[in-house]
Amino acid sequence: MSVGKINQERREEILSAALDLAESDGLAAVSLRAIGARVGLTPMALYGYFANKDELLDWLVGRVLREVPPPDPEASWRERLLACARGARAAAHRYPRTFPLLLTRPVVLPEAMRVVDPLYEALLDAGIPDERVAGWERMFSTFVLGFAVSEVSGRFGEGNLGTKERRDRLGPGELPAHHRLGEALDLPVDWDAEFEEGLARLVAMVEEEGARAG
Amino acid sequence: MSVGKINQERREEILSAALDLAESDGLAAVSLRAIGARVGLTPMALYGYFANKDELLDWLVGRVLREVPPPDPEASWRERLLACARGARAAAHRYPRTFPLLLTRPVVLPEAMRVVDPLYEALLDAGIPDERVAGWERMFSTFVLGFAVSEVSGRFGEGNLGTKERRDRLGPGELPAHHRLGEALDLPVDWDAEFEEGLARLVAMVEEEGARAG
DNA sequence: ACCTGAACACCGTTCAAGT
DNA sequence: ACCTGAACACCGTTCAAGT
Repeated sequence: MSVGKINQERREEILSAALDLAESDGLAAVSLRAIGARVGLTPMALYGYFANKDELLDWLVGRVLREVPPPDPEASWRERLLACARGARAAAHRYPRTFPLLLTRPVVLPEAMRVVDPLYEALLDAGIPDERVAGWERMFSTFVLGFAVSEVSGRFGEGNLGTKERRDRLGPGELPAHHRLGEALDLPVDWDAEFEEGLARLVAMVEEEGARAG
Repeated sequence: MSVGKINQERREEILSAALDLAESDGLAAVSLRAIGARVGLTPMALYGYFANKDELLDWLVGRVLREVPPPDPEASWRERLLACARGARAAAHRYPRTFPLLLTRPVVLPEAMRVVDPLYEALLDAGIPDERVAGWERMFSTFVLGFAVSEVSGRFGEGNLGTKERRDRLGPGELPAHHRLGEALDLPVDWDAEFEEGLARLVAMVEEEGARAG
């Protein structure tokens, strides 16, 4: 309680320690005891800064979101949209083990709104009607977060085990398309290009709807 | 070890208990002790069926994926694509608390390949060239999973706390677009329509590339 | 305002043992 | 092949107490 008087610097220090810990040892290693040890406090002292571990993780999401820089307001809506998307993906690359928290945890933080606001602004400037802006933002951020999380958490399955061996354990009768495609599935993936391609398609759709409406 | 001889029925029973538990009490409540209690086993007995808790969760993902029905092979590629997407979202609605596991955990399971194979098939039938199929599948499943997870885990923030109150804690100076949009942000969301719209756009893009290439 | 120490009810996992 | 019981090194959280 009495939120206003709490030592903000110490809170930042705690969150940085949690972030370091998550990145070096994984999210599972983020315990109040381990964080406390890093900043020289007992685990119970942390309850002076956060109501509980869940709230600490919400603050951690905010900590990551703060590193997504706002776009240059002088730039075109198109450039601003691209900058937001690339900034978010860059944060995912910087904090690959922490970033998946963004998709799992509901975002009710001021930091989230500060990241979303320039998106709204850009969509409005593109000519999207008021009542369609929120929906476009959801589509946009779902793509960016979904892609970034999938990429950094290895959901697409590069390297866990050769795709080939896994494929061969189920015969062509069970996975006809996999076998028809053969080596085409083992081509190296250019994540940057794939992200940019999806992004360009989204921006083109925004432009089209904006032009049609405006 | 000696994987072949293990009692498969019992394993299914264990996974169903884990799924029930996750849905009734949340993912955090899924412990080996709690699962064991539900099926009348000590937690240690579970190690006869799964190498560890992590592997159990992988099997749980497989359990959920098995409920995404394969599309009717007689249908058009377009209808098959739609059916896969809707089937996956339906599973998310059926298991809202378990489903987020799909995005976090790398999918290296035979069940995942069985779900993906019809997608490859449909993309090939749409005329997508071999080397582009995997990329399109990633785009498609990122949209479907990203949307479904965001929707069921409440990432879009309906109900956690009125959007209005949160907005007003930061002034119009900090969130200009939020304030410009005003009540347009508080409109009720039609998730079905929004999902279908995004889906239709994706399918249209597939069709266009397929026609251009074929 | 900030921090500690002891305690409680949990975890996953290992090991030795039983049938 | 399948299961148990005791033990180990952890958790988050509450409470009473200290400065």
